[in-house]
Amino acid sequence: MPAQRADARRNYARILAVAEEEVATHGADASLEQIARTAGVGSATVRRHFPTRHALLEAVFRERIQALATRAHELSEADDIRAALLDWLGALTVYSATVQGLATALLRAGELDPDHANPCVTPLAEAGEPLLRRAEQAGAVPPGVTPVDLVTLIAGIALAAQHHPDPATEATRLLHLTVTGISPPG
Amino acid sequence: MPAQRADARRNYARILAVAEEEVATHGADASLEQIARTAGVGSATVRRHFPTRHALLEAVFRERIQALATRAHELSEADDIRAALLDWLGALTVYSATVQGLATALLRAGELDPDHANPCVTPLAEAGEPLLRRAEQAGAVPPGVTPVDLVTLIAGIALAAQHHPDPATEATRLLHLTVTGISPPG
DNA sequence: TGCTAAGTGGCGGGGCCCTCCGTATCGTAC
DNA sequence: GTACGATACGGAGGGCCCCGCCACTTAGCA
Repeated sequence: MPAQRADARRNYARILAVAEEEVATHGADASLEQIARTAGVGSATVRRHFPTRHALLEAVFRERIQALATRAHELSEADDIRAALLDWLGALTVYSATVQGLATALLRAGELDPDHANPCVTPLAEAGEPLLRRAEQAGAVPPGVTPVDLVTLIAGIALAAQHHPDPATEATRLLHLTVTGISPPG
Repeated sequence: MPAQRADARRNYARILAVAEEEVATHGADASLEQIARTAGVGSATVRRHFPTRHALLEAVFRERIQALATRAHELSEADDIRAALLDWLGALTVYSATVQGLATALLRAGELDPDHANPCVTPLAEAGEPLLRRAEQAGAVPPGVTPVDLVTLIAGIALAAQHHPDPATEATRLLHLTVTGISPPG
């Protein structure tokens, strides 16, 4: 017996497809009602499949987050570990700044369920961990930095660049600034 | 003749006072209707005095922004210009992370009136300019950094730290990271 | 004290989010 | 092929919010 009925699965897919477009257009604040309307289902059905807005966003971004995680794993074995880390951070930045709503999803942690970790950040942080650790061991990164720090920081940068006419390049500029440091000591 | 009638001025003050509390509690998304209700005026009156939400936020934060600007002017004549800059950035960070809605107000530029500069950022950027310029001349800051960059970056950091249990210290930590650099060259 | 324009606020329209509950549909067992 | 039970659906209704309109009140000048 299927865990889900066939029509439920179909609706899930329809809703997700519509949500992707809608989020791409209107960002993380896209109207759930509008998504339901376009998908031709009742708004209750949307809420049934995605109990919270964040759950929907997570599903929408899952593939892209997975892609970034894969990238991190590949890069973690590169020769030049610093270049690899910067490469990954750059990709993360461009994604966050380009894909509407991603940065918001990364930051808006489980605001009301604080015990439950943000399911968008976690895979990224875990994937980036080896990369960061190797960089740290190579002395390319100051000690005490966590993967979550990096993801959080970059999401913040992306959000800050959101309003800019060209978010991706603006975010990349700001990233470059924080990589080299605003005012490195000594 | 007064540019405004006395009662209008009174209402303005009442609304602003209520808005300060309401924004302090609920952040930048505070309900304008709720503010109107608490202030004992119609919602139309709120909109008349503050045509946009951003206008209201600007008024709410004006004094604090002014204080930060003053601080920047004082610090711009300090002996240790790097310490002075970092001092200011730290203060800016703590404010942005602590005062509910400030970071949002700093980032949400004139989203619909792109020609008009963000009236929250501008005074800060102008005030920070001499400070930053001196720091740059002293070699404490890489060239090409603008005051707006700094304010934007810090607002982003504050927003990123928003969800954290202790936003101020988390934001300060992240600031420290971007000041020293994630992975400074050389 | 009257007049005029500045100022007010209630009302209605449009949305959105969320929940409840009667109903339709799927998948199975017969 | 049919009948049944669990699963899933979606419309209706309540609550809240933003926004614009327009008849009414009131402050301040003559």
